[in-house]
Amino acid sequence: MATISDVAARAGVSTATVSRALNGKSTVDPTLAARVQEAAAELGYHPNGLARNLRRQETAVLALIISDVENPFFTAIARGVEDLAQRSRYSVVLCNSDENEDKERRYIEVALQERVAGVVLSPTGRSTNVEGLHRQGTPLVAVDRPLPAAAGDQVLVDTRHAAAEATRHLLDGGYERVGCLTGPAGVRTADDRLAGYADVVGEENVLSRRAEYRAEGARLAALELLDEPSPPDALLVANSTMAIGVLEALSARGLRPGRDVGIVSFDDAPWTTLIDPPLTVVAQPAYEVGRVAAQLLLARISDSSRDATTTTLEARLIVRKSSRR
Amino acid sequence: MATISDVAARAGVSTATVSRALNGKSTVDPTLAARVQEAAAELGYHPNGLARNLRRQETAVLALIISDVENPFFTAIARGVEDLAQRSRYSVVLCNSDENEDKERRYIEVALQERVAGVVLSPTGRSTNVEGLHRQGTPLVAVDRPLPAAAGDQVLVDTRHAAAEATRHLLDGGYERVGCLTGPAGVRTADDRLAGYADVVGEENVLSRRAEYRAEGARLAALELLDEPSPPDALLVANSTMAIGVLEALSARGLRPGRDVGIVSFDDAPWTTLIDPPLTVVAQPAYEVGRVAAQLLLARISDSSRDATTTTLEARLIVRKSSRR
DNA sequence: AAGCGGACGGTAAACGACTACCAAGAGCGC
DNA sequence: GCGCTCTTGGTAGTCGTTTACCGTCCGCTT
Repeated sequence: MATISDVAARAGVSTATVSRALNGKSTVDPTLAARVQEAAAELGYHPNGLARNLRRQETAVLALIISDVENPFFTAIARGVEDLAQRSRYSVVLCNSDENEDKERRYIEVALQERVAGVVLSPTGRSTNVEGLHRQGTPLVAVDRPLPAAAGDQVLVDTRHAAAEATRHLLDGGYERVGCLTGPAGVRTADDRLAGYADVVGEENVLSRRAEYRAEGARLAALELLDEPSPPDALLVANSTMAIGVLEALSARGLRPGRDVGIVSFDDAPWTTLIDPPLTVVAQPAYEVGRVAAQLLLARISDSSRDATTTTLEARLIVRKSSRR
Repeated sequence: MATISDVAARAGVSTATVSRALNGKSTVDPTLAARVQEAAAELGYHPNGLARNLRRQETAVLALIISDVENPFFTAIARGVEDLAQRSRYSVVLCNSDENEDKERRYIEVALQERVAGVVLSPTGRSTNVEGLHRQGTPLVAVDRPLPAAAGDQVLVDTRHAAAEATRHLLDGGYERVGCLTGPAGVRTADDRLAGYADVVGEENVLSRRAEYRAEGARLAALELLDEPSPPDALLVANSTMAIGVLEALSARGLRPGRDVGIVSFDDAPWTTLIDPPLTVVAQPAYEVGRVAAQLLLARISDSSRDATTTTLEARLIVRKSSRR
């Protein structure tokens, strides 16, 4: 593995000159610089990023820690972050915490140790500890879910409001007993969606179940609700992965979305228009969330004294047929 | 940002002792070790991974470079790689090359510079250059698509065979003019699926279109095929993202999957059972691909002299209703 | 011709951790 | 009391870069 000294030896110059030539710094005689370039190419020299970063005390890598790689919402965020970061020549590494606090902690630890330039994080919930990042002064932006103590910027979606709007839409459509299927307690988005729903139906009429943000848990929870003595005739579902489980449950009970049970789900997954009837959804601006988060992060990297901000983006109700009889 | 010397000063020992105490190496007096631990905790000390890796000449990070984060096939691979890597205490960073050779090259460069312990790569195609990795001796495993010159292990899916089987299935089901929608030329999986299809219908009967592995391109390509003078009455579609576009196209032309146009698609996405009729698919063992790739990579990291192997996994045809009249 | 300034490139000191080597002290047998 | 071994912990060198600092050389001005 060629080092800078190998290149220096081959080009007959000092390591300092090689470094300067390769980084286009300072003034190096053009012919010399060419000789260095050539020597580097011949040896297949790649500067050791570890050593470089150690010396420079900075890296051009951003870490993006998301809670589920298989959820389209988060992958859309990832694209947003990446598209923007690329423009400023930052690389993005994606870490999948899998809604698991241990993994999340481990990845934060890795980010810390590898001294990444900044972190975009969708906190898994309850006990996310960003103390370490804060201490090291690593810029941090939280997405989707707020951080307990505002340790940095946040980019959120006004999901409570959207949940309320969706619930009202179902009620307006003539459904009378609207239920809600949401994520685990302590996960802010799950709580908010439930709260928005409760805002509209009223505390005394709440009919809800919680499950992991996964299809299988949602299927079981939906079956429970449907088998109640007085089952709901409409459901608000907290994300598209859960919606899959819910639709399976409906099908198992021979119920048709829309006509028998009104359905509105969060997240406009690509398949929602393919099913019959097409799914009414609350579309979250995921890509935009990612873009804004990256923007804020880059801004904070170049000026760490900025005040922490919270950006709240609006979600949009897209009415299709699963919410009409 | 606390360094090892800060900890040493605080604990009243040398940096050597701190290092030993914190890494559980050698023999350090228990009381001393405790004092060191305490000092480290008080200062919120995190070892500088850059310096550590530089010295140790190794990192515990694997890079996984995939061609599309939004494709469930690749995210399933990611989970497979991650689950296995975690067990050996490796972290996985995901890089999204986005089917873009520039981005791919850039991420390989980053992997090289950051001296990751190994790379799992799904090559975007034609001109993927792994020369650098090879030169540095960075272990590499290719997944999904083979690498021109076998520069490392490979984990592939027998996709040509599966395409043939799917085509035969359509023919057996009474469809007479089967078409094929596949990915870009030069992308091995795209070519293989087309070849498997051609194996069965015969070169003279090939009716195919190519598009990016995306919904929109597939939609347009499908419309083209459907608007031909003698259109196909069945389609083999090369992945689930494209299937979305194809289904949209059918719907636009008022055609019903199965009855009017038989459909078999690659990849068993979670939504394929929700649509009406449920989609017949070729299920690829994506998670398994990831697991095996990680296994091979770890094996090669600990013993670089192993011979390069190629593992080919079988895909499985899951017959549902979109391939029956 | 002496003096001066600028351009260029080398020397060596960081960056922060790990570790080979060595020194000091304790415990022990003779 | 001497020398041996064994434990313990410090000193200093190393990983591969970048960069502050300095010396040299060249050409120009006066």
